[in-house]
Amino acid sequence: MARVRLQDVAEHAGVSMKTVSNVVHSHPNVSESMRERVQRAIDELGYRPNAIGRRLATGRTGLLALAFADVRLPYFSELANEVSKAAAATGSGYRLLLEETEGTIEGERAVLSASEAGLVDGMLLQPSQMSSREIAERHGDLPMVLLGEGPAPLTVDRVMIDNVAAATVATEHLANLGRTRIAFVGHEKSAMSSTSRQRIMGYQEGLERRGLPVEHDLLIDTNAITSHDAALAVGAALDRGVRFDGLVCRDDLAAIGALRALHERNISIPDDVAVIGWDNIAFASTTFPSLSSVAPNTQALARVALDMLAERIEGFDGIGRHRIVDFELVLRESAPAAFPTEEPDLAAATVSA
Amino acid sequence: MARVRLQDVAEHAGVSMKTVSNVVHSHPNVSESMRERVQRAIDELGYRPNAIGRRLATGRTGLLALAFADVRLPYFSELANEVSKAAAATGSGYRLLLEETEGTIEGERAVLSASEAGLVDGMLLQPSQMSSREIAERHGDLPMVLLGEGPAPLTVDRVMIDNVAAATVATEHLANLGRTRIAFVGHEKSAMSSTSRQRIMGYQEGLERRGLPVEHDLLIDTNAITSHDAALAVGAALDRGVRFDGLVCRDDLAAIGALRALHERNISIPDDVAVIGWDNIAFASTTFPSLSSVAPNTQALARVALDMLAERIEGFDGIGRHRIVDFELVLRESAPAAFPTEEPDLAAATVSA
DNA sequence: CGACAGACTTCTAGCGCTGTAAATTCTCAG
DNA sequence: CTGAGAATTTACAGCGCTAGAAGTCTGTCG
Repeated sequence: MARVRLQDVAEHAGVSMKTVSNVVHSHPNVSESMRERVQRAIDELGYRPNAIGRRLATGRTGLLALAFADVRLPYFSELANEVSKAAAATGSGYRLLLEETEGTIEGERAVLSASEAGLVDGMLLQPSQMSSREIAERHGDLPMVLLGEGPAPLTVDRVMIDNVAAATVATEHLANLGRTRIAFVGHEKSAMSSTSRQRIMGYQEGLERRGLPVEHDLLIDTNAITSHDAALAVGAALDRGVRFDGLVCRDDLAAIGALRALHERNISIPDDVAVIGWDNIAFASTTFPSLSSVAPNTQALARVALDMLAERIEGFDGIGRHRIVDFELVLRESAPAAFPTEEPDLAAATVSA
Repeated sequence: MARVRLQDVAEHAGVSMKTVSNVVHSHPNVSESMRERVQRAIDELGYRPNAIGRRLATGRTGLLALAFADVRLPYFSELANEVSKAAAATGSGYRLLLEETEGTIEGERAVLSASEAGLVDGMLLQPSQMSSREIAERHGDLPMVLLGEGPAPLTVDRVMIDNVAAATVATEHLANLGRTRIAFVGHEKSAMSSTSRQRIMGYQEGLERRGLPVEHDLLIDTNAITSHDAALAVGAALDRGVRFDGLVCRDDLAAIGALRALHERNISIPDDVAVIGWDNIAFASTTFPSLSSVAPNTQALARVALDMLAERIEGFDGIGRHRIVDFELVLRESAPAAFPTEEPDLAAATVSA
């Protein structure tokens, strides 16, 4: 069964290709009778337009690349889902090509140069290793929007949440719960990402505002961004005598690992140690105890990013715009509300765009 | 900065387009001096071949679609990662277009017809709602391989693990641990998937082999495939007096939800209730207690599926081949080894292809 | 009755690249 | 120095589709 082409339909209907094309695109200036006749031919032959041919003629593929470190990280898979929903909602007909960089600089380079091949109309990239300069140089004229708090040249658009503010809010919430020795867990042992850096800055800011101790011992790093490594790291810290009563985690993975390490040692959560995660992944509500977590507004993030990307694709060529979307501290069992009345405000803490 | 085209390079080097094309593709029959001259022109102009033009000329896009219900389900995101690694390993240069069907029939139809647009060379689909007949009718001549134990027409290739056997192994393992009231949790309340159906069949088979009670009360269904819904369902079952000492879960999500429900009620795991999940997702090792789980060999699954798909793309046109890949029961704290000596065998229980 | 809008259709170039076939150049024996 | 055959290179026709120019056919009005 060979593919049906536009020309086949045209011949079948006894009209020109352009007329068929006009019908396919619901162009004006096509008489009703003609439209019907062509449509019948389309249906009879089961014609489906070939995307490649169209792309070559129009210069658009209808594909957007979404590139990040690893789909297996729940934050990214949830983000991918959100972006794909947002793309569908705009009705622009864009589809997503997911690319993984593995969080390495080679991976990020590969993704950038592959996308230059003209397969995609634009790209959403969450970088972590590349320098701003390299991003600026490499992306060429591919419409692009950066996601997250990684490196971002001033010439390129980006969307993120205010990580420093969010970490401060999380840390102060633990202080509100009366915690005085608050640790941070989950930053990379080597090659710390800017994500970790900003969250640690916010954590320190929170401690300082409340006059709490800032100690190197209270920074628990991990080999990799997995709950498994976090469990090992927190366990090792506890075993070597590090004591804390509050834990700000770089992400929910680290938090889940921490829960495991605490459980193993019969440390009660939140009574002995209160824990706050980050990303508010789906599992956060079913861990035991359930996880309080910083919840970036990924829906807004996806929408804003797509809007900016659409403008770039339309030809907008101004300086890079840097947008901040809001976040929320979702309170659950691992670090519950501190004061019934005051809490609602904190829970909805937002930093607006 | 307008794109550099093949023709620009040809003019710059003073040769024909075809010669440039030959150099780009490292074709034989290009003299060394010519190769150098052209390469210099390519470098000077910074030429990058345009994928779309090539696709139109060759009929291949280098893109494969991987379609399943939802990236947010860890099994699928881990599968996507595995497939993308396997694709990279073959060196075929294929990239993945991820598509979500949302587990609905409309979603599956949309994915099938969208992929007909010629954007992808082939498709890996994990169907759950469509009938075999509809799959057979709709996929047209798009090379396709089905994943998983859903519907599959005899005319189309598919890869899966033996779900019935695996569920039997899991159930019998609980019996080996001395459990006598073993429940099953996690199948959909309405529109039960063939995945759930087969796992329940295997569960029943296991019970019958050991002469254990098969009761409708011991089938705990959920509204949706999320750990949250599973926690509610298991909690509700416990609260209405259903008693069990072993739990076979449709997937790790259900298992994680079950852990939560049991914890909330101070039921000890595995002493009071032993739990076995399914899929062996990354979190299985850091839940508390860690989860025993049926681990499909997704690496083999990805490899076999890609191999078959590659053959189809090459033009193979035989009858559908149905392949079985192996699985393993990974034992952790939630349902540990029963007999130190006997267990290794069971742990590596496999049903080979 | 003829000229002329206005409405609709057809024509005709490409988009960037590749495969085939034809043309050219090169090699080397005779 | 010539011609056959091999080795390279070029010409050219699309792949399937779109968009703008150009053509055709109404119906209307002077």
